Amino acid sequence: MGDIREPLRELIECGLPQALEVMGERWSFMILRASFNGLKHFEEFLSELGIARNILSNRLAKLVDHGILKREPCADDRRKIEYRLTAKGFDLLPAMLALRQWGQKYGAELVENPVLVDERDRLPIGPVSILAHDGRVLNHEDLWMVRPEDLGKRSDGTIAQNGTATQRGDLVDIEAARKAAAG
Amino acid sequence: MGDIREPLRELIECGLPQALEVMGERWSFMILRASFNGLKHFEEFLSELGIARNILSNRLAKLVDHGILKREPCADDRRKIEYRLTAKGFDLLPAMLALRQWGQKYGAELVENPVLVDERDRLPIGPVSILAHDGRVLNHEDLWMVRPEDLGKRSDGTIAQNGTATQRGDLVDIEAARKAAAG
DNA sequence: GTGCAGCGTTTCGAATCGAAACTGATTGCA
DNA sequence: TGCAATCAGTTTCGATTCGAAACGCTGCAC
Repeated sequence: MGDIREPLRELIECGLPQALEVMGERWSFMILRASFNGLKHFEEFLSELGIARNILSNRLAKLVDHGILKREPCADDRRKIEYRLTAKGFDLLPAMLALRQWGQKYGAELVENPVLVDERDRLPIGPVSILAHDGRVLNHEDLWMVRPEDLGKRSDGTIAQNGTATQRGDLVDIEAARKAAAG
Repeated sequence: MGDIREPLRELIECGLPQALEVMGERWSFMILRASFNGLKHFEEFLSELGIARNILSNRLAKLVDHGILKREPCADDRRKIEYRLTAKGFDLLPAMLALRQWGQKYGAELVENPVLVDERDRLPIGPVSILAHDGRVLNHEDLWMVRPEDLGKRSDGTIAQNGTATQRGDLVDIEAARKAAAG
């Protein structure tokens, strides 16, 4: 992963601790998976997951607190509560799938049923991947860590142009990225 | 996510529980991140992470047990032990980055320093993404769950051809996938 | 009303976590 | 050689968390 080693050695501020605050707890990811599978009610999670009642209650509350699920009383039966994924919750899908694919790759070979497919051709999805800003698939040898002020500075001395278009139609504003990173 | 809801309702066997067995525990991901950053020694992890000594000892042992890190005595100083990522450990990079990017997107805006870039142009990487077998970026509306025997059956009635080439040069063997899934 | 479904809290023993002290091998140095 | 420091743990003990079971409360059905 390049010269990733030397430039740091001090704490890196990154999003991981933030993410783990909720999702690092036992059961959080399993509840999330159940949500992605369409489960919505307390007793459904309870019987599906085999989690203790009090823990489930606690976890659901935390997931709601963190805006990953939203809790709304059921219209037709006011005893029931619906726990639904928010946009923030849906955004955890890549993380969940990456974990799941990893577990599947190295775990005991297990029968996946049902199979997650691309809706267009109904063929199994590929691996969750790290993409460059222009959509190329990167692996860990392609990754590098640089100080924010060195963004875009290539080893050959040339500098990447501002306004680079990405595959997703975004523009990479290098100057903005530098400024943001510079604090 | 399509008709993902109805076909199941029973436990889905997937890789997630396997993955969470190790990586679901507190500190595992933080240790992994430190490993990606090049930390190798017990006392380095200890001072970098602020984890308790006994817990670190326990987590490192588990990560080694599960083949994510390998433990080898240092040649030049036999008091020291080196903990290094294995291939299996490196394969957790997409999961770790996905989590991290999620935390960053929704956490307090924090200064990322250093920044993870594509080595080729030294521009920040894009989001970790779910790809179709042919490399298209998928989001959750594009995902569907089907029974293994329905793999490749499109909603228009046509059937995907066997031997579909993917962007990564793999071939999708639909029949093999069906058989494997059928157990 | 009675009975039951759904969601959550309380209680209590077991497992885990965290801080600090302790061990034991190895190293650098006088 | 003697001695202090370093490194990687282990042990101990109080605090937190987990899990199973029992209990409580509200709303539905009859």
